[in-house]
Amino acid sequence: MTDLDIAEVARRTGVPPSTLRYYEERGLIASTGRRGLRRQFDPGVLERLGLIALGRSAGFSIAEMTRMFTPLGRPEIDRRVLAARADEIDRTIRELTAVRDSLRHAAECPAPSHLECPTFRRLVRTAAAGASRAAPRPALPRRRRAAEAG
Amino acid sequence: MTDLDIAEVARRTGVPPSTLRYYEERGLIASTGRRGLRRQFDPGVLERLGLIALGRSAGFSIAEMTRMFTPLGRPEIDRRVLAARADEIDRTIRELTAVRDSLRHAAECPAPSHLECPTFRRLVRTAAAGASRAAPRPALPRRRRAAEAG
DNA sequence: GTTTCACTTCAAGCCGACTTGAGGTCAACG
DNA sequence: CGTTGACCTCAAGTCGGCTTGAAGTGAAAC
Repeated sequence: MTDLDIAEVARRTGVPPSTLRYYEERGLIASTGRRGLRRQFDPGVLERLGLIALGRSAGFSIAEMTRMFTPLGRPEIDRRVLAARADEIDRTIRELTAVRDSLRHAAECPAPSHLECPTFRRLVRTAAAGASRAAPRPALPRRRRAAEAG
Repeated sequence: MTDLDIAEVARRTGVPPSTLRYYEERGLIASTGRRGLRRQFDPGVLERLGLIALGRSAGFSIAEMTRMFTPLGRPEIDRRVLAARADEIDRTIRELTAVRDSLRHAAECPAPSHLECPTFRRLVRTAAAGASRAAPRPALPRRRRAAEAG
């Protein structure tokens, strides 16, 4: 048997065992069995975890990915869903570009206080409008501590 | 007095009263007083809330913004902090661009299953590497229900 | 055969940014 | 002067994605 121990999977992917157990519990990955207590995984889980990482980066929730992945491990994903998410990411990129530009402007603007700068005031008003018009969401992810990967 | 009632501020900004109270509690905004029970705000709070919206979009936490804003309402923000955040957003944009391209590819790739497509496999491996190398963070914000703004 | 110790389960905790609910108050309207 | 109802406070709840802690187990090393 070429199966991998959970510790080995963790080591090779950088995904902590607790997360692997959590993913299994949520139905995102499946273990092939146990050696004693320890979960064993098919090596294909490595690629699957890569896919999951990609999905997470794309903003899919665990629940969504569970739905997208068929039970048998072959993700037969609706291509329209992917295209729609790509479009959504495009929109986010545009928003972030605007925010970045605001920040750069604020960083470089010579006005003594930012609020005295007409350009910045306009940018702020735009942000406010966007915030109330669309959704009160943080356009950027929470920043976390980096995980030291193996 | 030209002060605005909390309800008026909520109406004009789309920020719910509960959030305004929360912001005040966290020291992000200050009310000028009360009319009876009701908080009154200087009209300047509108611009400040715009600034807060911009900051949130830029990924600053409430705590960070509280630190950035001086007590007197004039955000005297360290320009290096802004520039650094702009750079960080730039990095996020590049990540998201890669993810978006992966999704588009997956949406258009004719391979019967995505994992049979070499290009996609490569992209997935990249995502996995990125995920373990940097931080296991969702590169995209949680999507929430939109707030119907006034 | 005993110890070791990484794994196991299960429930609970954490984080951030708010929201919600219960119970209270007070300006204004009639 | 009484009712109304939007505000108030404070504590607790929500959401997602995990992590953590206590208590248990079993394969492997000695």
